[in-house]
Amino acid sequence: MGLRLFNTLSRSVENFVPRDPRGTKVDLYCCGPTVHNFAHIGNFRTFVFADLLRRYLEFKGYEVRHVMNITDVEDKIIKGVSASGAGLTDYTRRYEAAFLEDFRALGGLLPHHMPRATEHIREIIGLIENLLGQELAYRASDGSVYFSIEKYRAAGHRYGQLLNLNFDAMRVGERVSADEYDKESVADFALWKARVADDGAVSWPSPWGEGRPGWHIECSAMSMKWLGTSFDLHLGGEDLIFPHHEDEIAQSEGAGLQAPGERFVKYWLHAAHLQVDGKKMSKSLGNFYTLRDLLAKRFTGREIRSLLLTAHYRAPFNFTLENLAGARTALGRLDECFAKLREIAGETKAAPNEKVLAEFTAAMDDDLNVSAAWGGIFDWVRELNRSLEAAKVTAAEASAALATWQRIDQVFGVGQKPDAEAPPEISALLEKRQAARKAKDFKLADAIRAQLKTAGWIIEDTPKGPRLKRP
RNA sequence: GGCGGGGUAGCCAAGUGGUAAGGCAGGGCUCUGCAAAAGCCUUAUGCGUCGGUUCGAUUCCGACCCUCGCCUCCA
Repeated sequence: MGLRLFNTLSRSVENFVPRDPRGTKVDLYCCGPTVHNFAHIGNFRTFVFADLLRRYLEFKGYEVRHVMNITDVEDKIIKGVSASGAGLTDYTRRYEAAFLEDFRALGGLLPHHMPRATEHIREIIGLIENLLGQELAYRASDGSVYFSIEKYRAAGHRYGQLLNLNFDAMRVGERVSADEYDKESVADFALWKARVADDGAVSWPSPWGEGRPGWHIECSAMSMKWLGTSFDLHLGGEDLIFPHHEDEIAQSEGAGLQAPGERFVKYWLHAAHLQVDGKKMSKSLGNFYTLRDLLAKRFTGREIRSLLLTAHYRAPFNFTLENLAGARTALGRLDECFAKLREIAGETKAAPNEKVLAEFTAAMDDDLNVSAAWGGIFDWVRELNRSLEAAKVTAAEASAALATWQRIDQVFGVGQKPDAEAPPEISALLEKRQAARKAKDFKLADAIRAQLKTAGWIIEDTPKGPRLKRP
């Protein structure tokens, strides 16, 4: 069985068949961050999901082209820029760098291309000109350009591919901002926003006057530039389904650049929101954790990543520090097991355990069922631990298990805990304690253990002698 | 109001028309000078509620309840 994924277009799980006639190349676009602040881990859930899919596709042998845009011009950014007095680029690059640093800490593989909106103004203007030429867009008196949903539909397109839209029942217009009074219809959306005084220096020349791109158009322009006018996978958070992705489809298919019979995107995938105490984690509710908050609480990127990878991407997931601590313990079990196996394996090489990999693949093929995959892994680890306990593991078996984990971790990307080298003074204390134990001076031995614990090291006495661990 | 997800143990979370994976936490035991780690055992007659179909439903159907989200700022 091959990979199956839930496509928002059909609202059902479909067989994944790449557009590539040879079936090897896969193009993946994920709507990236708006760099106006530090991203919170709810934001990162989506990016970790995209990373997981990219890694799994690579695991399956596909050649993946992964593009994630950086939205570096937008209302909140402009507010931030004028508040900070910095230039647009100075302002956004700082948060972009922070984002990439955080993403790396979470074990994310960098996308192959990370186009910035401000560096694609020409492509954006070109696309808007195309839409104006087809009369799917219109100029407002203030110099803004809007997309006309009515004309788009009149041209035979369907608006509402990703969700059922009931135009009569929509509470449309409740939050129409004052600068959009010039729209022909409240449902229309901005392709180009004419410059207003509050924009400060943030504007670009265009055939319609100074201004800046609307939000949706940048993703259409950049995805089509880097992946072509039709591509396989487009990902994002579930809140982007409407209007962002619906509008992307409208612009991109309205522009009519696709080959006959081809769509803009074949598979749309959306990640559910992270929740905190049962509520959506969001900046506006203030109930969010940034990665930095969690690192400050001494959690690690791999622990956070592994927690994000315990739940299916389409299910809401309640984020708690308690569960994060649980993820740490669970990873610790894996670390322990593999550390023991490494001691046994030595330099022996062996091929991975195909049965374990087959089970893993079956779970992941099923719309990235990570929970089932982890279930299989922990069953396997229990078996390994039993064999280890009985001292029945050969070097070849240990090596095979390690090779298996290496393959799996190519997808999960939680890695292995780096071996901590104890500094000389710590080793000296350890030896002192061993001497005390030999002399049956357990009071002194326990005192030294307590001292080491304060210094951040935990002692485990094993038949082979004591081992030092960092908690 | 419209639309779309969810409701499975203390906390997370898979799954199936035939009697509930896995993780964390908790309890017992083994091992240990004591710990730690690891292992074994243990923790849901129950899968939101009520009906229906069926030999049998947590799984299918219907109604309802609760909850989260989207409805033009949003991962």
